[in-house]
Amino acid sequence: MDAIGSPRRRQILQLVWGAERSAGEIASTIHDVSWPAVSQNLRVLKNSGLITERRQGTHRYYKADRKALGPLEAVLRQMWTRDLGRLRELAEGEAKSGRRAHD
Amino acid sequence: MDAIGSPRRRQILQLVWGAERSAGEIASTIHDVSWPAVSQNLRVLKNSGLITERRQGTHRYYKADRKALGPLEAVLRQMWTRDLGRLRELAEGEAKSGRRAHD
DNA sequence: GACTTAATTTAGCAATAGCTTAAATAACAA
DNA sequence: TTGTTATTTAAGCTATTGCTAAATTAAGTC
Repeated sequence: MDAIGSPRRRQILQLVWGAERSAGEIASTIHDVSWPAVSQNLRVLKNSGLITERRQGTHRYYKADRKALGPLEAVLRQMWTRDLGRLRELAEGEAKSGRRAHD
Repeated sequence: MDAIGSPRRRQILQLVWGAERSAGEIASTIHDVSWPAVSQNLRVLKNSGLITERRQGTHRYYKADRKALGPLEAVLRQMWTRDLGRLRELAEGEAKSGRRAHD
């Protein structure tokens, strides 16, 4: 449950939601955090059973285990679209009031 | 969202789920924590909009705002029944192996 | 006013979470 | 074997969390 409590982990879950992704892909998508930080969060997610790991060569591929997520799926989807909404509002406000946030 | 991340706050949510309860009722139901601790958790829940507060005289009554909880409701219900399950297992194990936990 | 009861706020503390950098492992290629 | 790439583990640091005890507010009673 604290697995989904962290914004970072929700972000990661979103990345491995639709498709399987390697640790490296995930880490290089995120930018504001180091590789090991991503790796650690992946471990938490894996240990709590919310994502699965598949090893192939030197790569490790992760993806969300939607079955295990159960009713959490609905919560996550809601949060993600809410985040999108916030981004949109932010962008609109910015356009209207001549730049402000986001620097 | 971290509102529901804390076991203590999930416990409180459960208490104010069906009926409105005063801060005092809640605090005296909980036992393993002080009054102020309960009060602080109530504040977190209130600030994140998951419970409502109604003042009447010196009392403050709280109850879960199920509308605001949205899809979280399903998650909470699942966790609560899972907790019950754990308690049951614990009790059975205890009965079988001649006392162990719970002291 | 002084007193009681209900509840919160404040200040401070210990435990934990999430991060960083540096070191280690693991699989493969030359 | 040595080297390279992909990723994790380890050690340590800071910010936050959840708590406690003590002080404070707020509403009502005598």
